[in-house]
Amino acid sequence: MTAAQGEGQLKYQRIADALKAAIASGEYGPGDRLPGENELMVTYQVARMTARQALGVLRSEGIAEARKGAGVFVRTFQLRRRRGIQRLARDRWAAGHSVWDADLEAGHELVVDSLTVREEAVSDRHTQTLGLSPGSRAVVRTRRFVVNEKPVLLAVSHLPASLAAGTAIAEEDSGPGGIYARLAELGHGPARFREEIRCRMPTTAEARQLRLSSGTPVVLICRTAYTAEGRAVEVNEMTLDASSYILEYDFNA
Amino acid sequence: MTAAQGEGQLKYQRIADALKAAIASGEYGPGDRLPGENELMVTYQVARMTARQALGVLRSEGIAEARKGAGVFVRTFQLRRRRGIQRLARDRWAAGHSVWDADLEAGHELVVDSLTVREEAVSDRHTQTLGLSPGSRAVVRTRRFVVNEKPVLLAVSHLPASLAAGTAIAEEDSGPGGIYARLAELGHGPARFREEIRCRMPTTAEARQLRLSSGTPVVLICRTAYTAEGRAVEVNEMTLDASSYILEYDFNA
DNA sequence: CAGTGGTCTAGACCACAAG
DNA sequence: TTGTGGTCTAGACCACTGG
Repeated sequence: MTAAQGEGQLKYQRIADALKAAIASGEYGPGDRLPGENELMVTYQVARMTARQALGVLRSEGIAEARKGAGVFVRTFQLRRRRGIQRLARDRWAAGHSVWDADLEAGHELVVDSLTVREEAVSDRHTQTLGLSPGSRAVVRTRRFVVNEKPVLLAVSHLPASLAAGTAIAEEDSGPGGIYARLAELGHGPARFREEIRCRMPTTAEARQLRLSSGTPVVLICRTAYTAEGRAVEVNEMTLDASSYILEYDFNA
Repeated sequence: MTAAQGEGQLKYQRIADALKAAIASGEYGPGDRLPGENELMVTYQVARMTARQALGVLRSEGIAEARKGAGVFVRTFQLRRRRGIQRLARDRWAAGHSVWDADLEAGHELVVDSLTVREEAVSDRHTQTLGLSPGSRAVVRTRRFVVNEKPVLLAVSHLPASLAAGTAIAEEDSGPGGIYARLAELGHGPARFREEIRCRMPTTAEARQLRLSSGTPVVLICRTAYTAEGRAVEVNEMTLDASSYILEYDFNA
């Protein structure tokens, strides 16, 4: 016998299933160390690459994560709730609260880790949504948010330079209530939002920036802010660690 | 030399990057066949497992998909837009329209593939959200939706048996406007909804039911319907092929 | 230091798909 | 029938982690 298990069960799949069952039964809890490659080789009498492939199943399903030199561990999840609609209520930012305060949770504060503001030519993808002419410029605010040192979210916000350049929006500290409060002061306060949500596996760059362990997808939220007149004044593209977030939308029938 | 690339670049990573670059440059378009394991072995002078690992990177990122006996191909995506809020407007189901009609797109119709209705003891997870006492029963409607033969969505809906048993809700065909119209006729029409969205890699069962290629996450939407009095009358748990969907939420500031 | 996972090689047989 | 990817073996050196 080499391949072809006859039993209709692949070796690595059998091992993976056994490990999953042991986790489901509580034999291994979050953070616990699983049997390593060497141990699986002995107990199941398989080659290294087979034991490895079994553990690979758990990793690619996001159930386990490997730490080099240490072992393979059951992953721990700490979900963060993001209230999609309440967080953007006019009352909030008009009163000087940050939109991000809605994500506050005791002991797990959301903190800006890095922030850059620059002005650049608007990308093709945004010219249409922002209703700009090609070649015009945009103010771009890039931020990374961390919780307990762990990065969980990247946000890149685009605004027409014709609106934002020279205002507090183009400053690192955009002031109380953030850019929405500033836009309102300029007579372009957002009245309506659209959030588009997609989900996929991360690029290697995203995995690095968010320090994602393999088997963790990213959630992409693209939010467009519109004035009451229907003009798009901001496009905010966010990239979230999917294992850190649960998104919530409340609305009426 | 065996491992340890000196160059700071792993072999498989170098190959994977080259393939990604070729795809990004348009050299390989959606549906095109990529160089296979054998070809990579020759052009990069590596062992089979190394070429394989390189292709594994693209697969796990959802960029490519392998077809046994045929080759490795650049994946094609066909996104479907799901309007989270408009689809549930009372006007719609009160007028006899199905909630799912909102997902209509020319030539890519959403069709129910399989449907079962059963009554069972309510699961622990739902007793609280539905405000039921432990041990009480629920009507459970399970459906699978396909687009052009391809399954894209699983939906499992739970309703208190005390409300739904013996009504059209417990029938396979719940009638015009669906279960929300029926609930309204019973004096428990939904007035408010909450959708919770999570994203993760699929279980093997989910991957099989949705025929997911590896590197494709699933989106979990858990929708709870509340009456005007605040009573939860339905919990609907949906599992979506993430590569088939873009979720949209429109709302006011 | 011993043990871990990460990478790599050089073979092998199999099931499947396409020409 | 030929070539493909899927699985498997039995070795190897490396970087990293932990005690």
